[in-house]
Amino acid sequence: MNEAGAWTEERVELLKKLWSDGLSASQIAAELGSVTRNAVIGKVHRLGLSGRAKNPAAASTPRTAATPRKAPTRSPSHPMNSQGSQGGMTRGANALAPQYTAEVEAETEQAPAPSEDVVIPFSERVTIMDLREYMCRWPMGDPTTPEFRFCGGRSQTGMPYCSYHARIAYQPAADRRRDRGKVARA
DNA sequence: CCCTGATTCGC
DNA sequence: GCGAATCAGG
Repeated sequence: MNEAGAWTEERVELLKKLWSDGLSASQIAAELGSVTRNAVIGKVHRLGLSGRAKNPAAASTPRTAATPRKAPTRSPSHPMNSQGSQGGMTRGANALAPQYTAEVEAETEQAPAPSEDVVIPFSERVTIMDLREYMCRWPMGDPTTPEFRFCGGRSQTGMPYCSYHARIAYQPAADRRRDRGKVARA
């Protein structure tokens, strides 16, 4: 019945629901399945949404007016070879544990032992020397021991911690599951 | 390094 | 109308 790739009423409603629910475009796209995050965003804008939790009166990002958007004439012959270093799409939080429930929310505050090594399948533990700006700085073990390490996961910009630890550090009571096993599209 | 939404433009 | 490509910010 429903053709993938076509915005049916159900799709649009789900889109609106998820969008208003606070889910990001990529998450919604992953949930919808056959669409990319760009498609979701595009549809959202087209529907007249966007802004989601933003005030219509408050132009947070005055991209318009202040930015003529630039007219690069867009060269259609750009193969986009800027991602050769990636070697693969590591999309999604590799450090994210698929399920972490109740325990974290019941924690309320950081225990004397910030975290257990067992809670995360981490192998990326790094010392302060290996710590990079984009790496999660979550204390692991006792700082008194020479084996003190940091999480080292990829942190959101501005966030000293990775997505996982960020949610632990804060307690937004938002249990949003991350990306599904989205199929790799051509 | 990553991901986020916003916008533009070809189809 | 749709979505990839691109930009800009975090």
